[in-house]
Amino acid sequence: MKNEELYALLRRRGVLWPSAEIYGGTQGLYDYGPLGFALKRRVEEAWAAWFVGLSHDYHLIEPAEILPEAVVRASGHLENFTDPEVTCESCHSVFRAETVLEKVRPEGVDGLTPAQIGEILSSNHVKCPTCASLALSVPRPFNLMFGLDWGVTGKERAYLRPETAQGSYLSFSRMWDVGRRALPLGIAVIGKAYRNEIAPRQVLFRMRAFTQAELQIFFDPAGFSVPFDRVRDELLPVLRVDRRERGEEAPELVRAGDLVASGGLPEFYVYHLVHTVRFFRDVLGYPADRIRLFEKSDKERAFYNRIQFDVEVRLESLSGYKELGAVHYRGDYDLSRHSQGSGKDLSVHPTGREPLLPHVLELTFGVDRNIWGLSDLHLGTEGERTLWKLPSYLAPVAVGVFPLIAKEHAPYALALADELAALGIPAQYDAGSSIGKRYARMDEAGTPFCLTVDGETLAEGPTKDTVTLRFRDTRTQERVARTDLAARILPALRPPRPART
RNA sequence: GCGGGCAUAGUGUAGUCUGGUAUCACAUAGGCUUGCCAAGCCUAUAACCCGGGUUCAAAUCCCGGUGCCCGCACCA
Repeated sequence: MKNEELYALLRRRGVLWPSAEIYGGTQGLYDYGPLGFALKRRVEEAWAAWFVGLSHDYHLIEPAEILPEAVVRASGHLENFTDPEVTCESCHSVFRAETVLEKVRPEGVDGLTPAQIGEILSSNHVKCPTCASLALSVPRPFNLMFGLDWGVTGKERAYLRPETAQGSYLSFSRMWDVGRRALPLGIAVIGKAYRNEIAPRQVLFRMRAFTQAELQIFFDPAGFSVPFDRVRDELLPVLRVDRRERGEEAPELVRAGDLVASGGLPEFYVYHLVHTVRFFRDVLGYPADRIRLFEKSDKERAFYNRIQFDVEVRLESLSGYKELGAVHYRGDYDLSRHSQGSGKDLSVHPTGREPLLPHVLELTFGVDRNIWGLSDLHLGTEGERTLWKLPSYLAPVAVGVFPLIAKEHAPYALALADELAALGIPAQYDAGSSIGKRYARMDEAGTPFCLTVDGETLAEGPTKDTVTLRFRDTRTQERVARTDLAARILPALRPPRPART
């Protein structure tokens, strides 16, 4: 489906819509409706079951969304998220100063004041790349973070966090103390991050407020032991820098073991690449041939990363590969910066070891982007039908409960729906219009199971207290006793967990 | 931010050039009928993105804004 078509369908079903819509909408902000909210919850639960489930020493926490200025100064976001921007007074195009000055000053503009950059612009007669006029302005700083007036005086500054990861780094020392004081230690956060994007686009892909799920694994740089033999033969769809430079866009399947043996990547890194690919493929159900691990070059990597592969998925609605997650080896950048910034020694002292500053492996996942991915890849038409083939444990509604004839079977069906809901099964009762339309509505919402109460359910005889159980993908039915329903349905609602070491 | 395109019920649309009661389908709600896969009939609800201007009269023409799409730029 095309972007607009898919978005229209999601709006119509109440999955999501523009924020402040009655005022004309707000660029880059979206609200989730009942289906979208439920789906998002389940995706977050599936993410946590999988990634936090990698170890007993990985834990979810909820740090604050607001960061004091000292934190973002230490993290590098104040400096590196701020790009001096120049505006062309003639055509009003906006450029990063660094881009415009690429030829006359290849070493970059770090450390220069706006006035100094302006001086370089005019003394070198730098022209506007768009209209070739000489009317480039003195640069002004543009920061992607939302700044806040903090406190009564309003003179102190604070920022909405541009990534959830910072809270994990700030909490590391406390987590070490309250935990088992062992490495690796994992800190996971699911929450909002905020960026003042210049041009929000493509609905859930570039938002100003979005949900990230991130796992920071703190480990001993001298050794992060993983059961690599278990994943050695797994094939990974990688697109490495050398092949990209030759113009290749398709990934090649490479054995995990070869990425280590001849690919120059550490075992612990490849091991987590495998688990990340398995999550996208086996848990979210994305087709394997649409997934690509895209290696970022020295220049493209974020300033803190040593190794970075983006997990990209090819989406029809956005006509190409889109980044839905990433695996970052951040080294000791974060803890060392926060050690310096705070004046606190963040190194740890494991039993029988010299003190050390842990390194960080970051597994990051864009929740909203994957809501879009799950819509793009699983929502579509089959003949006359529109159905959303979500994995059953992600479906917003697990089971639809209908009376075949509303007048006769409604009380029984209602009671059944309540009974299932009480067992923790998201059930929705529907007695409207015809039975066929109810099935169709549920197909479109991704509901994997439907139960229908009919005459046989109520009649004395062998079928008493049985209902039909209908499956979304095949439309086949079978008769199941009421008492067996929970046992049939509940296992399908549990998200997969990784095999632990 | 730049260039181009677009904006009409919940969704998709006709009407806009050439100003005059806003079309149709699906969806939604209710009724009759039917009773296991979007059936039929009847009824109801429901829209011209916002603001200004021109005009006796604006969905239609003009100006400004907002939002969306495509491309460029940007993208920790």
